[in-house]
Amino acid sequence: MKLPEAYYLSSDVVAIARDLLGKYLFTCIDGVTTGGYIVDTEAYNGIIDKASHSYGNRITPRTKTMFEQGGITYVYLCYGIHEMFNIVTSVAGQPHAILIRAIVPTDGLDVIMHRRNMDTLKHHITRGPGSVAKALGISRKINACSLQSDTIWVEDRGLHFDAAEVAAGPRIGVDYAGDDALLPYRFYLRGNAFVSKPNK
DNA sequence: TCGTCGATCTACT
DNA sequence: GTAGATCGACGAG
Repeated sequence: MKLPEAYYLSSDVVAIARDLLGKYLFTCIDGVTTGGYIVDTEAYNGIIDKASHSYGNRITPRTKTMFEQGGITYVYLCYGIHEMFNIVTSVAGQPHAILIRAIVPTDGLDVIMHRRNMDTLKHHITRGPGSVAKALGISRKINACSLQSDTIWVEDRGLHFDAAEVAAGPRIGVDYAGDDALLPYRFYLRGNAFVSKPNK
């Protein structure tokens, strides 16, 4: 059921970002399992991508996780507040990553609502990368964690969307990246209520 | 060492 | 619609 390590080793990070739509992401934190299926992703294409932290081969204590072999997590803090969850792909030395922007929650809904301080399931509960991480209990403690572990993993449950349901567009919040901000590296389900920002 | 800015979200007006 | 939260990385000095 878990996607095998080989799935993450491809050098085509954009293709993996597209393929991850409909895959199920789970975490098991403190013995509680929560998860759902992915409906919004963004690809970050290594050292030539101005929007990526690893642009220009920049290696810091924060970004070194991205330079490891694919199939692990990359979790970092943004705006001092939000934890962002990424999946690292490709081989060691090639810092590709995929940001998970939104999921449709399916498992552990009561725990997810509690983590998000909500008493009903509103659509924005897992909309946006900061919200996804918080809903699933993801923090920097599970940075560089293997996706073959029993803490966090991705499953294929046979859910599939055809081309008409999937949209591609420019990534969100990367205006500083110049031309690279225009690349169609974001993939999402057209019109899905859990998808953030423009979702048409 | 300091100041600026970021792969953002929420609460309030 | 927009201000505020709040910390790590980076460039200037």
